[in-house]
Amino acid sequence: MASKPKMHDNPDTRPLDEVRDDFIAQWGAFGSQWGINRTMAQIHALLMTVTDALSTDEVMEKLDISRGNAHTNLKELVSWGLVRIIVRKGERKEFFEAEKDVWKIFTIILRERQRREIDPALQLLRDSQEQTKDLKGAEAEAFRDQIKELEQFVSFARNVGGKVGKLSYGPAMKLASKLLG
Amino acid sequence: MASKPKMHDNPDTRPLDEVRDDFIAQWGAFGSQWGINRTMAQIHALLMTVTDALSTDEVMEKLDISRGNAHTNLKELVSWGLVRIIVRKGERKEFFEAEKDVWKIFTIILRERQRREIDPALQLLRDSQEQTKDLKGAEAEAFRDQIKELEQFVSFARNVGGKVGKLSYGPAMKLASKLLG
DNA sequence: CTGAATTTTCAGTAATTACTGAAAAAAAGA
DNA sequence: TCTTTTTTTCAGTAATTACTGAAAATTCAG
Repeated sequence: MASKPKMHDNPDTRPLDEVRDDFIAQWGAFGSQWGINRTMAQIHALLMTVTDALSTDEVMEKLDISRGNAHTNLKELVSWGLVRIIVRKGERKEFFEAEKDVWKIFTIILRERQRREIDPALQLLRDSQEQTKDLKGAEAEAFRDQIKELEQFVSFARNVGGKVGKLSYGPAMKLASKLLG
Repeated sequence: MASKPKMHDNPDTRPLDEVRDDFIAQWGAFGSQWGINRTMAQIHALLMTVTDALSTDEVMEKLDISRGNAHTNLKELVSWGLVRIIVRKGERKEFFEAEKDVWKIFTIILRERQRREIDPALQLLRDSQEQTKDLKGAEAEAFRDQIKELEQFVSFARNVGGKVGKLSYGPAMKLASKLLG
């Protein structure tokens, strides 16, 4: 009984599954800070760092979550376009595979957040301007001006994001290097 | 009894406070989608669209929230740098005023999210690489490669964001117009 | 068709996050 | 100092969001 049992010897490296589990757990925590469901972020982290496509049952088992939870979040990832459904010949059940190309992941998230969140926000800003356009007085004018500034900025940023989201990796890097250079 | 009582006549415009209240409510909803506390986003929306600085009691009253809630979220906004404390001579209590310049708001949020969220995520990616650096086998290599790709991209994006966050409005627009042109 | 495999839904519950209100602490004038 | 005003904290509770597990629906081979 000289020492506690060890699963590995090198002091700097740990077994892959341990590191992956930690990575998944923490990535999930970051996800929730960004308004993304924790489990969805965890499933994404799992599928991104695994070589082959996984079935719902495998995801349930690896993350120790229920079928309903696994199912809902897998389908949500598919609806974002971050995960594909794989059908294997001779197999009846579906397998799930994450998009692994980092630039593609980025542009997908950019486009989806624009569509789901920025566009409705822009609509709100435009409606708020419209509904106050005839109001007089300093308070009303200050309100309208501030909303207008917000709308102009968000709209502009949306355009920039739209262009960036359409670039492929090479041209995007070329552009960015101008900025950084 | 020919018609319901009306608070205003123009069919296209509504009283300022009504529009502002709707704006605040919906801006709060957008906030929570982005991982920002609803009340914090609402207070920010209120202070951004008002001409003068407000006291805690005024914020409580306008948003119909408790003192504790108002206090906590006002201080959180101050810690982000999005709201300043104003001391009026002869007045004992504090007043709160939002930064109104949209470009400044943007760069503050950019910097703070980088510091609070991106930097820790980068640390996780680096640690995960470090902890698997000596592992052999296809699974381990795939994991390490994917994490490395993620780390490189996030790190690069962090640099781009860092540069952008340091620009002032004019140069930033000049740069962006190149992109859009 | 029948029945087994698989996916989907969702009512009930658990976990998390946010808020209240009152009490304690701090600040500042008298 | 004491008193009043204002800020801060936080235990308890409310509201929200996420998850489970089982039942229903769907799919598909035979």
